[in-house]
Amino acid sequence: MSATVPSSSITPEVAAKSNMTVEAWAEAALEALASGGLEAVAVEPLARRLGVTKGSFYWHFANRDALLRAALALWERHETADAIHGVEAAKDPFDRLFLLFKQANASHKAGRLYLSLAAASGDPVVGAVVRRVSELRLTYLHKCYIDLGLSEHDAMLWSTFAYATFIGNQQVHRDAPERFPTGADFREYFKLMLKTLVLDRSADSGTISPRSLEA
Amino acid sequence: MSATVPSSSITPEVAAKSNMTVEAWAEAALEALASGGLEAVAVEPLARRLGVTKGSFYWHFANRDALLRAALALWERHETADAIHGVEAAKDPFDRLFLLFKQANASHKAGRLYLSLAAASGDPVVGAVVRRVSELRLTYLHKCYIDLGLSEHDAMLWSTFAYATFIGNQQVHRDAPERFPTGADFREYFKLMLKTLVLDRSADSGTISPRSLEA
DNA sequence: ACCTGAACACCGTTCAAGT
DNA sequence: ACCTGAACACCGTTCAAGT
Repeated sequence: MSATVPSSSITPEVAAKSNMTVEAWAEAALEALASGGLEAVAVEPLARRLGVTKGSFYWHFANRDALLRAALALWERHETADAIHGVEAAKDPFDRLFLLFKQANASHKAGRLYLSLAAASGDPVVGAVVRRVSELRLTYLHKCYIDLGLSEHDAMLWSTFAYATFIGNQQVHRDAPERFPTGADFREYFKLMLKTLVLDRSADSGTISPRSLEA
Repeated sequence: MSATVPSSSITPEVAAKSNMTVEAWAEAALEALASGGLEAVAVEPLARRLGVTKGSFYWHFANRDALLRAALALWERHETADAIHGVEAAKDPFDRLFLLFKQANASHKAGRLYLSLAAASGDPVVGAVVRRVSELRLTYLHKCYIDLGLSEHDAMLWSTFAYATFIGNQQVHRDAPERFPTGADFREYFKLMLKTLVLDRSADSGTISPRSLEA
């Protein structure tokens, strides 16, 4: 509890005024990123929102880019952790793919953040992180298709197809919200994708029964 | 040829110094948009590049937003024209879908521009245009699936699936370039998508032969 | 009609000075 | 060690003045 308390403070209550930390700035930047995009990661507005001057910022960071880098590191940890979270627990390769599909279509906040960042992948700093996250996800998907019984080559084709569909769904959901299926339509849409991208694949290897379709 | 020549100019050559036009600014803005994203649409840098002062800009436009609006109008015309261009010439519904698929996977520059703009769809001005373009494309795709013989409902499901895949491909191509199939792999990937999203659908209606797969 | 030039506000960055 | 406050550069916007 006393981690950030200045050792020279006389009364304990003064410690409550707690100095800024790199983490606090990074989290604020990530929130700004999610709601307002890259350009919302602005030092002065963030400083105002946090109740300090921008001079304070430059004590913790070299510049705006360093703040971005810290926020991106946070995001990368989230994405790579979430992507594998719980999925590895399932031992059946079909179940793992099913969970990945569910996850990809569930979190619209995470999806928006990804799109915001992917959008700014022209920026070399952002681009590097986005590429790392994308490739990690594709690698994992590829592995799942291999476990399902596909050849290296077929797994490459279908994992790319599936991933493109995931990402595209988030985009369509954002850019044509009127047209994106909801409610019962969405459940049917989800089944259709699952059948096309997973069930009909496991049928190729002839070992998996289509039981999870009703979950 | 004398449209923008000041009537009071004494020597004809002076006209060559040609005043700025709304169109010239809009095209410059669109170029900046394609290469540097939304934030590259900046008045002062554009003015420098065009060899005028920013004061000139504010004669033609109320503000930066108006410039963006003009650039977006240009883009919208391109996208809606290109989307239908040549496709309507084909009378066979399968051929139309085939052409749309080919088109969607061909122009990476157009794809990048779309992603740049879709990225900035948090901005109300950009968002409105992106949504119009997205919904027009989905409406057209939907119509194609109807013509292929699908029910209204099935056409909704499959056109969404297909469009999500289009958009997602562009994103994967940009965000995981190492992983996106090229050459012979890409041709195979393309066939796989075409078979899944179109051929197997027309088989449902039982009227179309899979001849174009070898094109 | 169209453009320049000076002015002001806002944000990024620096740095000397405070505690 | 951490923060403030003033300074400067850059870009958006305005507007009086030029041609």
